[in-house]
Amino acid sequence: MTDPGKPTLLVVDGHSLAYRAFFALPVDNFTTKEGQHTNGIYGFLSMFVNLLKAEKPTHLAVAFDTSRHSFRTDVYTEYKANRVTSPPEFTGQIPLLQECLQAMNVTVLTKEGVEADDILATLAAQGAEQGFDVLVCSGDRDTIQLVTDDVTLLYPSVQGVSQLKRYTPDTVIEKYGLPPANYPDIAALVGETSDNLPGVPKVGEKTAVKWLTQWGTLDALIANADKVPGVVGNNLRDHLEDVRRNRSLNALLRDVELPAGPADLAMQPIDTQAVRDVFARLEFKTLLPRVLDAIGTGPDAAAPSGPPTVDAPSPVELEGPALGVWVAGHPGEIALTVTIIGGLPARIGLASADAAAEVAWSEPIASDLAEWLAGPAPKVLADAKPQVKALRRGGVRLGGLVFDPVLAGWLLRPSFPDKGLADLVDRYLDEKLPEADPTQLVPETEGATAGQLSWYTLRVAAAMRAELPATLATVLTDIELPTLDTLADMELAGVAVSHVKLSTFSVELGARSELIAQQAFAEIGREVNLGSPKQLQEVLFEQLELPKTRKTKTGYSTDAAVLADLQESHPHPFLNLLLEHREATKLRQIIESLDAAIGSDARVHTTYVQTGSQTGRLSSTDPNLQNIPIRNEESHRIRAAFEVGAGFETLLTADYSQIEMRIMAHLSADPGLVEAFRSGEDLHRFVGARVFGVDPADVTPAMRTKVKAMSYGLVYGLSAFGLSKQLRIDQSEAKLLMTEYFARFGAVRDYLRSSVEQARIDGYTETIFGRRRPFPDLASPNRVLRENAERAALNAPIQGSAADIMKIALFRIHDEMRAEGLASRVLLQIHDELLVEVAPGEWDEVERIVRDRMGDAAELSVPLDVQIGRGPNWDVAGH
DNA sequence: TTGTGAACGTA
DNA sequence: CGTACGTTCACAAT
Repeated sequence: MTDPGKPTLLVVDGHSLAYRAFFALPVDNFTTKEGQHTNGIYGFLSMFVNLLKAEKPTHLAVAFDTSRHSFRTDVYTEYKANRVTSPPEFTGQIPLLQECLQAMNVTVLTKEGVEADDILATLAAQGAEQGFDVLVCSGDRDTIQLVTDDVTLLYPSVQGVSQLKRYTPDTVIEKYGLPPANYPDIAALVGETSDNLPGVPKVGEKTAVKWLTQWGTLDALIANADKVPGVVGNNLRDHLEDVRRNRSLNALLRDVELPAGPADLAMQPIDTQAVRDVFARLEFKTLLPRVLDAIGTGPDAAAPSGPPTVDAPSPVELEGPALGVWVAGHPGEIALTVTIIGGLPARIGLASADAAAEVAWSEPIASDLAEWLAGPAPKVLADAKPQVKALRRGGVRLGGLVFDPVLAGWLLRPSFPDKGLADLVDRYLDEKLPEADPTQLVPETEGATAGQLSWYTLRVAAAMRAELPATLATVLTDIELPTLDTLADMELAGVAVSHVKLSTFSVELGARSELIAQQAFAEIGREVNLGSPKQLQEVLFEQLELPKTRKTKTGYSTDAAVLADLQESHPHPFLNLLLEHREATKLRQIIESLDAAIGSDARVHTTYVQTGSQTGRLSSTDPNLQNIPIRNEESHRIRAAFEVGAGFETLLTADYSQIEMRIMAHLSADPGLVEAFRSGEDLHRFVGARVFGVDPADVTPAMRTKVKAMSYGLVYGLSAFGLSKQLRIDQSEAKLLMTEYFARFGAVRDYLRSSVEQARIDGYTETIFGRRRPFPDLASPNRVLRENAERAALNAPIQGSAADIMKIALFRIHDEMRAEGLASRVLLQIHDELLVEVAPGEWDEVERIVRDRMGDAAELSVPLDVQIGRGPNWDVAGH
């Protein structure tokens, strides 16, 4: 056991242990949704955490090999040459493992030209010298030579990584009959097949130990080789060179120059936020508490993290006219926090760089407060939209919003948006936002007040602006902030939905689905839960003995595409009934939730999540109004329930036609595609004519369908396989279609290729307006992961540019209608469509604004075509 | 009670 | 083996 008085240095060979873990854990259970394998990482970390808990080291480092190349391969090219190259599924995990360790603030050491074990040997020697108890953890037997009274080896047993065997001088002597320092002599004689180092034939451990005991040292044995009797003696004499070479190669270096010595390796508290991020990415759910526990109990756990925290200034309470004085005394940017109770402002906290203030909200609002809020004085709010809405409900329209750290954080890292101020304080200031314990009715720890939150907001904003590239700052200022303001108005406005229409339809659908269910039960002679994929599998594949379909994680798929395929190959009435039942219940479900969302004002107010996508699109929740059905007959009745509200004249819908293909035409500058859009001809007819070499008038519906699928597929990175599946045609025919398509529109393919290549170089994609999306996986050795990233990277600039254009059009329409004093208002945005509520007498003006602002939102090399519809409800207004 | 996967709605 | 989302239900884990 280690001496409690001495510091303990633990040094670990990351490569060899992760490699063992890689083979010990089933890959199936350790693959992310994206396809990244994580078994080696998980296994290593799991063992590592146990090790830390058990050994409680005070100092710590993990070493990795840099490559297969080292000074040993320079000396002896055959060194380890027999090893199969590690599978790419493994090597791809190493950088991620190192990322985990860095997030855990564990020193990771690598050195060109030497192996991890040489680093271990050097640190072990230095550590012992400097009075540490040293623990070496490695899966390489050569490290046995490091064992001394001060150095203990922890070696994974054959059973698995979780079992570590302790090697002290005594255990080594017990096992090998010689002290640890002699182990390399034994190994040199016996040879090491795993390192491709042949030894003396017929000599095993027994003989080697006997010889070494007799002669004392390997040198003495070699010097007296002619005295060794028997066949093995002859073998020894024939292989002296091999033995010398083996001995020189299996000696670990103890004088590697390293950036850190043992004393520099004191355990550090972990970067919780960083660990959380990387674990989230790797989909490790149970590991975080274990890591926190293991490192949290370390001796340095109490050490302060990050720079010393400056206490937030105590806010002064302002009343009435005092606010004007305070604001005048603190020119420059002010951060603002509106606490909200029941949708209305309750308190307002303000902060400048060195002072904070708070003011209670009371009606009527003090005029200087209202004036300042509405005025152009620059303000910073974290997650501004709900606060802007509350103020608006309270009668104040906030002006001068210049920065929102939550939006900025999303622009920087769209894949992991920080949810709120607390996350941002953690990430960008490396401090903890004081938070009240939400589980306590009367919290023991005081949460930050509105004024203090503002103070943090201002500091976070300053830290983030330093990191925000100019292009993203422009996106924030010119697109996102104006959009935020518009979205606040749209959410407040809501959309009128007819409860009567919905509820009658719901009752109908309920009766219909019940009828269908009974028919379905009659077909199979029993009642099952048609909504349970598990029970359905039993019915389909066991009772009805239909052929097994596409595999899912939990069994076999029963989705609509599969059922349709089954119906074609093995017709059975149950299949169609099931599909009809699914359709009816799904529709009913949508209607029910929509109905439940109708507020006391007879309108539905969605919430747009501005940070809800990785491409720049909005998302919509509570309820999601961006996925209201439209494709089948019944769904028109749902859309018909979205009506023009009281006091308004009609609804207007406006949508961009083929905006993504137009962006493709613009970005690729493909002459054919550009001409297609400039000609004003129907796109798919035009493309079909080119691809099939016929007159536009002679393009058949089948031809049009094919090129349409192809065109849309392009934007998503479609393969010949996918195309053939969608069109239900031969894969060879799909391939031919693609060839023909690209023969006519080659610049499109060139653009798509070069755009992905550029992203591989830059590490991110960019939209026309400079919005970025990082793609680290484009460089991944994991093929599934890399190809997924390639398709997403291909799509991101196109979908993202479309989103940018729609946002610009949206807030310009909103702003212009307000500037013109119109009562009409935008209600919904559905990616490429807007729904506008038009006030009496304003149709012409509104139509002009919508058409113009959508049409000129971006200067592309092709026109932006806008389709407008009009009607008393969404179904009629849509087309 | 909470989390996850399958399924399915939209652009 | 086609991008981007959110919601619902059943089911398992807690």
